[in-house]
Amino acid sequence: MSFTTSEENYIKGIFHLQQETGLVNTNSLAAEMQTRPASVTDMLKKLKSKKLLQYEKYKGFKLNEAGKKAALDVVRKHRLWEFFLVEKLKFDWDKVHPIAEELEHISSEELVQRLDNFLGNPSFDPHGDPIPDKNGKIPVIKQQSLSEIPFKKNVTVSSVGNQTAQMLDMLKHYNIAIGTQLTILKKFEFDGSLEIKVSKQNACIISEQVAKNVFVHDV
Amino acid sequence: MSFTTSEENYIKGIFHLQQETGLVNTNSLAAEMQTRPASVTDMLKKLKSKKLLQYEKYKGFKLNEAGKKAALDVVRKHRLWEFFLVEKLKFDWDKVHPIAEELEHISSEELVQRLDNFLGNPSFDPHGDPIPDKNGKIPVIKQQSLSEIPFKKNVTVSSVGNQTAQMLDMLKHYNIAIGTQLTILKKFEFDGSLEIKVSKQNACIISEQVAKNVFVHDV
DNA sequence: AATAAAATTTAGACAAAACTAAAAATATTA
DNA sequence: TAATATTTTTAGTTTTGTCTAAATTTTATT
Repeated sequence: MSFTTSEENYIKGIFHLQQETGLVNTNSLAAEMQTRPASVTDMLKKLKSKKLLQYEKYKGFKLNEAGKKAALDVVRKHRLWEFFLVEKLKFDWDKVHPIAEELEHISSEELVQRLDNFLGNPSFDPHGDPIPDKNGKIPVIKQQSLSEIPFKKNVTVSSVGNQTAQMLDMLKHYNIAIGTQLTILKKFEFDGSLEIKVSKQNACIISEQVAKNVFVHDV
Repeated sequence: MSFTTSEENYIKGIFHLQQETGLVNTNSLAAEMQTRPASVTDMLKKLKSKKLLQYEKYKGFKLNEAGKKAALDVVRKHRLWEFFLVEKLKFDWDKVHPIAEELEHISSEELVQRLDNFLGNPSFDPHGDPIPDKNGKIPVIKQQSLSEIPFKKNVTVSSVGNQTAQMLDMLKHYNIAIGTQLTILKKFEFDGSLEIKVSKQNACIISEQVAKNVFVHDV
C-alpha cells in the first residue's frame, strides 16, 4: 500500500496525537495539521476507506494496526533523514526538521533500507527520538528528566521534551546536544534552577523549566 | 522563484528537447512527458506567465535564460542525488534514475550545496553526464564515441548515449561502467562489431550499435 | 429537560493538474 | 489553390485536496 504526501502527513499527525490521548478528535487534528475541521473530515473518510482507521462519525478516531505501521514507516524515514542531515551533511540539529518533512515522503523502500545501513543503523535521531526499525519496532532506553537526577551523578542527554525552535536555540547556547554529558552541581531552592557542568566546560545555570525538558540516561 | 514538481518536470523536458531541436513543439513535448498535447498547452501558459518561456501560439517555444537556469538547477539536483545513491548507498547505477526523479524536487538550496560538498563536488554523475555547478555552469570533457577510437589506445568510459534500462543492463553484463578502462583489439568488418578488452578481464565482443553509444575520453 | 455552546459533518465551491472531444490554425499534397 | 491531414488550442470535465458556510450532532449549562 502506498500513500500520497497528504495522507502520510495526516497519518503522522493522528499517530502523534493518539499517543497522548488515545482517541483523537477532529478539532485537535485540525489544529495539529494547521487546517480546517472540514478538511480533516474529508481525509478521515479517505483513510477509513483505505482501512487505516477506526472511525465513527462524531465519536472520534484512532489508527488501527495497519495505520500505526504506516505512521511508523514515515517516522522512521523522517528520523533517518534527520540523522543523515546532521551526521553527514553537518546541519545544525535545529535546522533539519523542515527538510526531513520533505524527504520523508520519498517512496523507495530500498532507499530507506540502504540509508539505514549507510548511517550504521542508528537507534536515535539527533533530537534523541528513537528511530523505528523496518518492522516498526521502537528502541527504548530508560530515561529520566534532568530535574529528577541526584547531585554529582554523570548522565548523558538522550532527548528533549519541548522541541520548539526556542528551546533548541537555548540548548545550543548552553552547548547541550544529544549525547552531551552532564553533572548536577547544585540546586537553588529559590526558583528550582540548577547549576550544572556541561562536558568539560565551565559550570552554568539552567532554569527548572529547561531541566524538566531535558531527558537523560546513565552514562 | 520556486516551482511545483510538475512545473520542474516540464522545464526539464523542454530543456532536454531544445538542446537537440532549438524550438520545441507541443506534440514532441507531450510525447517526452507522456501526457496529452492539451495538458502541454495548459502548462505552457503557466510557464509563460512565470516568464520562463518564449512562446507564441502555434509557433513553438523555448526556455529563455531564466528558464534554462531553472532547468539546470533541477538537472544539478538530479545528478548529485544519483551520485549519492551510487557512491554512498551503493545502488547499481541503472537503478537510481526513478529515485533521483523524486529527490530532485526537494526544495532546500542549502541541502543541495551541502550535498555537493559532502560528495566532494563531483563533475560527472554515475552515467557520465556532467553536473552543473550552482551557477549553472556545465563541465566539459572532449569525448568520442568508442566506434571512432583507434586500436590499442587506452580510453576511459565517460558516458552512455542511449540510457535505456536495456542498454544499462547490457553494459552491466559486460562489466562496463563510467570510469571503466577499455582497449579496442579488433574490428570485424562483417558487421562492424568490436573485440575489446575491459579493464583486466578477458576480451569480449560488442556490437557496432553498442560501440556507437559508449563515449570515452583519454585515460 | 430545555436551551445554549461547542464540535463535527455536509454541501457546495475552488485551484492545480490532468484528461477528452471538438474547434481552429497550420502544413501538405493533389 | 483547393482539399486534406496534422498540429495545436479551446472548452468543458475529472480528481485530489483544500476551503467557507450552513446544518447537524453532541456536550455543557442553567
